[in-house]
Parts: sequence; C-alpha cells; structure tokens
Amino acid sequence: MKIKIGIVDDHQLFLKSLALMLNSFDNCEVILDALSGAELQQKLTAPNQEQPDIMLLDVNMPGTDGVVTAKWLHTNYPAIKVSALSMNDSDKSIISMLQAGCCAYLLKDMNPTDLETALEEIYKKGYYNADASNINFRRLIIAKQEEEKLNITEKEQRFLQYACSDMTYKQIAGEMNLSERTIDGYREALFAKLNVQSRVGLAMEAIRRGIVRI
Amino acid sequence: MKIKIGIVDDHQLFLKSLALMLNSFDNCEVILDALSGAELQQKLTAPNQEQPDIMLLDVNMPGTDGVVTAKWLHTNYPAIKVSALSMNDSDKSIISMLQAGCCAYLLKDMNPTDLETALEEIYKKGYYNADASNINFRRLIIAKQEEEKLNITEKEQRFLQYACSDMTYKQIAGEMNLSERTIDGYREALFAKLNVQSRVGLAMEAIRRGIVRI
DNA sequence: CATACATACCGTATAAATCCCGTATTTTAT
DNA sequence: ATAAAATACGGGATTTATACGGTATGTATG
Repeated sequence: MKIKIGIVDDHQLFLKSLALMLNSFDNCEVILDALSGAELQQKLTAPNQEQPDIMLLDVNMPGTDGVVTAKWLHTNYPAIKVSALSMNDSDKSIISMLQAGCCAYLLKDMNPTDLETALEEIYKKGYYNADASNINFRRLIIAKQEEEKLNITEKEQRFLQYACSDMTYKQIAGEMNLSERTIDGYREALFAKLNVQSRVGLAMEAIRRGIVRI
Repeated sequence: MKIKIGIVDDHQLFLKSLALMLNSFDNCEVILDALSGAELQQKLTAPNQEQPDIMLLDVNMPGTDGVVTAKWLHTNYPAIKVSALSMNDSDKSIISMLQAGCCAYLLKDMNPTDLETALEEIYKKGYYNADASNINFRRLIIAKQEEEKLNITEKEQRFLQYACSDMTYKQIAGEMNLSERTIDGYREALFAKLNVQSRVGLAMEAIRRGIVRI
C-alpha cells in the first residue's frame, strides 16, 4: 500500500513535476493536486474523492494561502497529515503553519532523497522535524511572540498604514476624522512599541516587520 | 535526436523534479543541472561536458543570479539558447534577462504541455514569445526606461539608503561628511525625481521601486 | 463605589524638515 | 578656452514633527 499524497502549489510546473517525482518513489502515489486552496477544498469535498494520507501545502499562494488552507484541513480533515512546503527558511509563517496544524515544514531546496525519507517519517510517526535543515525554531517562536505582544490596536494599525505614505500628520488626522493630538498619541505609542525615534524609522520598522505592506 | 537541455535553479526539489518531467517529454533530454550560476560555470567548463541546446535559468538565485549567469552564457557560449524561468510576471528583471541575451521568458506557473511547445519553438526558431502568458512587455520596458532615466547618482543613492533609516538629516550629513545644505540638495533632487513631497514618501518610493532594500 | 485603564483631546515648546534665496568650485561639453 | 552643468555649501523663513504636561470621558473590574 503506497502513501497517498496530495499537493497544493500555485506554480503548475512545480506542482506537476513534483507529482511526477513523488510517483517515481517506490512507496508514494499522488492522488490529488490543486493550484490553490480553493481548488483543493473543491476537489476534496467532491463525492468519491479519495483522501490523501499526507497533504503538501505551499505557504505562499495568492487567494486562500497556506495558513488558511492548513487550518481548514486540520479542522475538516484531521486525519490528513498536513506538511508545509516553502521556498525559504526565513519565512515568517513557519510558526503560523505549525500552529495551523502542520506536522512538518519542508523546504523546496531539500533533495529528493530527503523528501522521500521525510514523507515516510510523516506517514509512520505523524511528524517530521528537519534538524538537518537549519530552521531555528526557537528564534522564530520568540520573534512571533514579540510581534504578538506588541499588541497594536486597530486604530494604530490604520494610522500606521497612513504613516507609511506621503501624507502629513494633519492630513492623516483629517482622513481618520480625529484631532492632530489624538494621532499624536498613536505615534508616541507606536514609537515606543517599535522602538524608533522618527516617523521614517516607524515606517521602516512597520514594513520590515510586515505590519504594513506597500 | 532529442533537444539537450540544461537547468539552473537553487531549489533542488524543483530542479530535480523538473528534470524528471523534461526527460518524460518525447523530444527532450536534460544533460546538465546546477543549483547556482557558479555551479553551472564549473560544470560547463569541465572537460568532456556536452553543451546543451537550451539552458533554463532561474532568475532569483542567491550568489550569481540569473542576469549575471545569462550574460556569462551569452558571451562564452553564444550557441546555447538561454531562457529565463521565473516565478512571477511582475518580476522586474524580465527586461534585464532579455537584455542579457535570453531568447524567452517562461513562467513557473505555465502548464507542462505549453512548456514542451515552448522548448520546441525555442529550439527551432531560436526564440519564444508567450503571448498567451500575460506578460506586458511594453509596460515593463517603459517601467525600466523610466527607472533608468531617473539617473540617480551614487551620492544620491547613498543618501537614499540613509534616508530610509531612523537618522536625522544632521546625522546623515555627519555620516556622509557633507554639509546639511548639500544633502538638502540631494533631498530636493530626489523629491523631484521620485515625485514625492516628504521624506517618508521618499523612503516609501525608494523601497517600492527597489532602489533601496531593507 | 472607587480605581484603573484606554481613548480622545488641548496648549505649548523645541527640534527637524522643507523651501527659497544665493554663491563658489569642479566637471563636462562644445 | 569658455559656456553649461553638476556639485557643494550658506543664511534664514516657514511648516511639520516631536516631546511633555495636563484634562475629560467611557468602560471594565474588584
């Protein structure tokens, strides 16, 4: 009995060629593939669809991303072992993926033999921890916690978005329907939280930490 | 006689599985693969190394990147038809790759059948233009030219780097061993070139356009 | 009820950023 | 050789940003 595998990745070429590779392994068999989280949900909920043992999930996808899809799978198909499959180890969402119910985090630059080993281990033990791959989990967990304990409020978040623009504080205040003094307070609070001394520093930190996207 | 293909991509899993896929095509044969531009140079210059007809080159690689490698191939192995193979069409380096001598720009989310067609066309005609894929060349060329005609000097570039930090202009002036007035001039020039009104706007534009990395 | 806490706000002082005026030197082009 | 352009710098005016001290209000909590 081969290990039944599902793959989700938005890059068709990678998706199909990885499927080929997995099928070439003695004990693997790709029974499901999808180009997006939405397509996966559609296919998996279809009648007579066989359930995979392991689901390989790309993290960075347009639309329903890896984290959302992982949570959905973990909730609706707890029997499927979900593993993230990402480009780089600096990916901030490693912890998010593990928290979302992934039992492994595999990298796209691993070699095929290791992948085969990993899949077998996930199938048998239910998890796989790539000590070999230099993912520093401790550092990542700390970084995530630091980010969470910042506790940026919705208003601050909204202000931060405006602060990362060409607008003056007066204009921002007008846009947010608040007094200049009020957003003054937001600024001070954020300066302290992000440990900066100027608006440029604030904007840079917000972008660096991914709090604001430009 | 099969088309001889070389692949360069830093993600081992993609590299190896794509090789598998290409080998499964009737008229293709992967005779060379490498995880980096440096490895390619090493392998290609080795004695008795067969030369591929087509080289598929990943654009985003650490170390010797796609553009550099493409130029090297174009200079030293002009007979090899080089094609870029990238993640996304928003990639600014499309034009750079074509200027570096690539005869095609393929996307990783194309489907296998189209890839086979593209490779045959590159082999026969020497080039491939994916009208089907929605790469807007005109827009890209214009964007590149706009960027080039900005003509940002080295000093301005250096100032821009400092401007994207928590430092005051006084501190920047000190760091660059220039008067405050002088960097004042840089600021004004950059405001005009990037069409912004404030330092935050300047920093944002610099990052958005990839002039400064953070 | 009293207390704490977050939110929204005001005045004012100082520092920084922005803008406008002008000049001297060096580089580049004709 | 000389004009044009780029580079570096200065004084000073105005606007914006930053810092600090204090107030009022609603909400939650012991």
